[in-house]
Amino acid sequence: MPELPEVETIRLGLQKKIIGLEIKSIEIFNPKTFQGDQNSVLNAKIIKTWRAAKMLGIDLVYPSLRAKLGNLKTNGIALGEAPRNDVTLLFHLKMSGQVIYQDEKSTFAGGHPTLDMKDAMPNKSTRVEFTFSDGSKMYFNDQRKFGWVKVIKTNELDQNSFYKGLGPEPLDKEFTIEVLKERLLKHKAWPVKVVIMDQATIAGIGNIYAAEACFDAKLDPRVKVSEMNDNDFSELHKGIIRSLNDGIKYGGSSRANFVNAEGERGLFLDYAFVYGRKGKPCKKCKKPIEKIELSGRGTFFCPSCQKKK
DNA sequence: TTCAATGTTTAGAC
DNA sequence: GGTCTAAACATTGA
Repeated sequence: MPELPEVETIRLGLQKKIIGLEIKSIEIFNPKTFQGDQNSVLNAKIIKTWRAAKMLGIDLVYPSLRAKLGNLKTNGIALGEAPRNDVTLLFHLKMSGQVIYQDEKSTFAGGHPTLDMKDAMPNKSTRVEFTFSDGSKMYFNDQRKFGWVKVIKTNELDQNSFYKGLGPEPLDKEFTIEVLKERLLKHKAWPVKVVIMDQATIAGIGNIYAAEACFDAKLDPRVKVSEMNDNDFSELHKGIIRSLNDGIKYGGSSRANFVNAEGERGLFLDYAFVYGRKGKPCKKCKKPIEKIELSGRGTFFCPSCQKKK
């Protein structure tokens, strides 16, 4: 499902719509999808959205608490000492999750691509429905029920087991060639495609972008880290950033839909060089793209452009 | 009918 | 501990 670019596409779309709204009610259609106390986010106001790896976060605060903090400040008590009770909604879309926002004017949908994304909600895949203070709604859909929504205390995010183990964000400035090399060398015996998909090594890369990054770096996905030279690390670094940025630029591979803004569909898969193109001619050399299994995942590559060692 | 699907976790084997 | 494989989660559609 959604990898980094798809989740970022969702975040960018939601960001414009939901900042400042309060959550008025939550309906849970599948109990396993929603973890934590739903009551602790009711009437809370959305102040921020963020993304870490493939995880989406929505930070909320209680307006009444904010007001109290203001009073405390005027009484001369340092803001930093005031008790905080902010909450965060954490989303992980796993393989088939979608987030859909609807108000009276438009629908915005991102995540796993399905034809019914822009139809009336809730539908049979809807697991959680949020209703906001202005009457607009947000749906968490998930066909395979692998995904989840969690309520946590914002300051306890560090204790989230998935968040805790994440490697560096590949689109951060700090993600240099040296950082990439150092992270990868922790697993010298792993195939390059497998190691860059490991969330503890680098955050946010999944099966599509791993394949695209290997193509960009002209590396056979089976090449082991120990076989890579400095030029390979450099090319791979470029390839990772290029493919992720292209994904965001084209609205993600999951066909984000702004229904009332014609033509704004996620198109990344149209631009993909190898993913999902078994037997089709390589866009660079015209030789057919091959598909193999690597570490249990379907793996596409061009046997001519991508070099073995 | 069988298989594979944009993810993560866990268990077991060597 | 490192590495690899398989299975589990659950559903749908080719």
